[in-house]
Amino acid sequence: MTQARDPKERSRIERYDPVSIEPRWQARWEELGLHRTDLDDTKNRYYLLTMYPYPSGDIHIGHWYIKTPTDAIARYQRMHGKNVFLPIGFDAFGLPAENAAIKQKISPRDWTMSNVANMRRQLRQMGATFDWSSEVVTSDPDYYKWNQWFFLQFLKAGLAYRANSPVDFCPNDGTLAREQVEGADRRCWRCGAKVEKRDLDQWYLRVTKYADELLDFSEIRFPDPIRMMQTNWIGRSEGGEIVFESAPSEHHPGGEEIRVFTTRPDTLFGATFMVLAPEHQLVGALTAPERREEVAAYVARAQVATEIERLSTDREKTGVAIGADAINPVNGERIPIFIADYVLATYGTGAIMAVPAHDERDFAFAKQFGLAVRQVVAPAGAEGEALSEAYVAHADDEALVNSGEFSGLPADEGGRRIVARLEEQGKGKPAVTYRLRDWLISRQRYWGTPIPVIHCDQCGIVPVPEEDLPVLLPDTVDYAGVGVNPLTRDEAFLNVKCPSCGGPARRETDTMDTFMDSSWYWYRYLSPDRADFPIDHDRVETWTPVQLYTGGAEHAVMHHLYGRMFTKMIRDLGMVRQNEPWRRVFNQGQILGADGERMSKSRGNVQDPDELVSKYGADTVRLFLMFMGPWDQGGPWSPTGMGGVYRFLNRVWALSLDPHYREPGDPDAGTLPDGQDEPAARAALRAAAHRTLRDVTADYEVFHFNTMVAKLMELTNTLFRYRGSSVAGVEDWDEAMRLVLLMLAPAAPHISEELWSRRLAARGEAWSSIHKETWPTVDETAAAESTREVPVQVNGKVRDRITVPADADSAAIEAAVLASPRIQQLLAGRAPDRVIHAGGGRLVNLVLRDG
RNA sequence: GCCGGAGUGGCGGAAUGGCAGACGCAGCCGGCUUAAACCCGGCGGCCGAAAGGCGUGGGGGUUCGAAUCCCUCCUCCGGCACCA
Repeated sequence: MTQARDPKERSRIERYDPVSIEPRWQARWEELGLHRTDLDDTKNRYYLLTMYPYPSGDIHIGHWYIKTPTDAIARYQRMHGKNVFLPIGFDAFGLPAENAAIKQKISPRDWTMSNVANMRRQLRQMGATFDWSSEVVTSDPDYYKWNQWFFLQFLKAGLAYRANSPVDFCPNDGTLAREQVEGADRRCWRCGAKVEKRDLDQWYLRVTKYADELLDFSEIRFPDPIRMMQTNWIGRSEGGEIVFESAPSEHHPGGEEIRVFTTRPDTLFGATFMVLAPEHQLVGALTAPERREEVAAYVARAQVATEIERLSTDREKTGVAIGADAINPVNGERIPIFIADYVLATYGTGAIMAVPAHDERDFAFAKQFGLAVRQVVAPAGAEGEALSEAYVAHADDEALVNSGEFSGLPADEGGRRIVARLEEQGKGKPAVTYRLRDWLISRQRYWGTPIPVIHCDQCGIVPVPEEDLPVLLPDTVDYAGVGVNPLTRDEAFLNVKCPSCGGPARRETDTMDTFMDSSWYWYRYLSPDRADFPIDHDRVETWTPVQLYTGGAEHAVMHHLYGRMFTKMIRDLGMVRQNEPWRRVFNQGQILGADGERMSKSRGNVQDPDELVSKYGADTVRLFLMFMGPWDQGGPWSPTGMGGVYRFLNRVWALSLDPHYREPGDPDAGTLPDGQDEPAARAALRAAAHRTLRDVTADYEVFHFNTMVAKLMELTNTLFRYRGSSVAGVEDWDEAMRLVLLMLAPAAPHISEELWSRRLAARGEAWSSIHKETWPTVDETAAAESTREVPVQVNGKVRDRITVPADADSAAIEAAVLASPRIQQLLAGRAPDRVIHAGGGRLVNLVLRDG
């Protein structure tokens, strides 16, 4: 039998050398077309999408953290007979290319494409099963042509429009969509610069049309936090729109309608003044002559203030009276009108009825300006007391007070009745307001999709005819520096004949928000070469909605919302039938630098995966990323523990290639652990393997990769205890090893392929890839235990453990418990007052009253 | 301030009403080695000599039984920023 070996024999098995194994298998898989998906085979299709990277230059560990578990899912599903499509591409337009071009004096295209080339190489190192034949690069005219085409369809359908309005403007990046302005101090999401306001003519997509529909998540499975964030972002508020009229005065005839939106129509009797946004259209018409100067000064100041700083939300309220009154439609009362910058022009109607008794902001303003506070909602018994702060709470017993004929009604009902009354009189109606804005897509940048319109002095704005698409982005342009769009000075690009009148005209120089590109790329993946249409209708019908979309949570209210909007828009154009682009979105956590900060080159905390791969191999890096914690959690990068995963793979290697090995001098060589006999040892091996298979399968299903790896380690540790024993290498051992390799295959595809091929060779069987194997099924009989340990509690504290046959019923367990000497001692002759059998005999709790 | 998530050994984490700390890292002990590394085996929450007691951010509650459910407070992370 096996015996201690000479130390020299340690090297008798080949060392695990991932660096030589991995590229070999990667080449082989590619050669065999193992990852090429037949898109016309529509059986068992599984569209697995992972966010395409921005070609910043290098793949970093964060990309691996998203993509390698995604690949494990792809491989796992293939082993279940699924026809998995896992495409990849590059989000290749955007500002960094332009900045690099200015700095390094190379063209954004060259910079981008050389990065793409490097990242393709790095992505291949992962050993991921990307189908490169469907690759999409958004800066290719073949791709962005279709952005332009979609834009023209939206224009025709009235879903795209041009408007002059104050827009958020970054000195570096130009126009930003509302979502791209971050934080209280309003900084650019990309460069962090302070965002200003500018009045500009810009292109919008009418996505507010979908506000209500976007709140319906029934056809898409998002993580809860993302759903909440989108819901908040859309910001639906229900209430009423109420029409006040301006009161007649010596300088003004009155009768001008001023509409306000309120979520609290029940407080209408408490309106003691009105506030307009400084930008409100009626400010000019309503302001009394003697107030004009002060009002104009405030309006000017407010403009500057919004441009410069609105840091604090609890700063002092400012505003000025405009010397006019409004008439409260419910009681005919005259209330003074103010302008103040705490009322936003962009929300609701840009005007509010101010109810200081029931709104904190109005209360602060009233205090500041000595205005009346009239309470109109009060909990029972609390009427008439002076308020030291706004009463905004909701009590069950509250009712309207000081509200004319509505007094005494519960607040909710009172509010509804007030709106109903006003509606009869044509002075109000129920209304809904959203925080969501239309999507502003114009960018004053070069490296993006040119917006396909032409400005003609005679004909105005003329869409580029579809047959003239794409409007090509000129490759040779002259950069003046940051903040200047070189297209505005490119005469060859600018000058064009008007498609309508043939006269001289100029091209639009704005390009599209790159979120346009990323809002439909998964449709293009299905037919990247199709020249006559953006998407292949039949394939889109059969392959989408995407089954699972993996990527970062940082896109919760941008990409994830735009993608949904875009699908709804093209659905309304009849191009797709589904309501949502993806069935399920999974957001993995973010890997931070070792310092806990976001990884970035400027902070110098970026982890380069190439370095790790050359040291440990891709399999170890993949497995480590899955093992370090729950996938949706992320966390600061720390390579501590990488060695443990590498050790684990080495142990799998050793077990697989040399089951009989024993340490020199090991006195246990050839013997079985725990005094087991051989049949018991064989059964234990099979049981361990099949229980692990059961658990690992469940973990793969729900993406619990960290525990999946832990359980494989456990099984490996068990096998190691039998290594060199009399059951090493027997049939049951061999079956366990087979299962280990199959379970490992999705996560660590190279080593499992290598060991699989050696295993086949050793058995004299012809080679075939482990990745074409079928996922094994659990043998429940083998997995079943013959005996079971039952913890015994007394009053909830574990006092003993007893071993019973696996099929023991409660009565048998109870008898065994009461027979235990330890328990008898604790009971001291008493009978338990209650015996709890928990979880189908998993645990017994004896309850004794009064100690 | 509002919305959401989280808080468990020295560290990453496991357990989602039933044995707290699986698995791994770091550490300690032993084996192998001339030696070290590698490798192999073992120990490992805290207090205590032991019996035992205490222990999942703090406090309270529900339950035979709570890391897990409820209330409340604290801390950290993400999102929003006067949204009427």
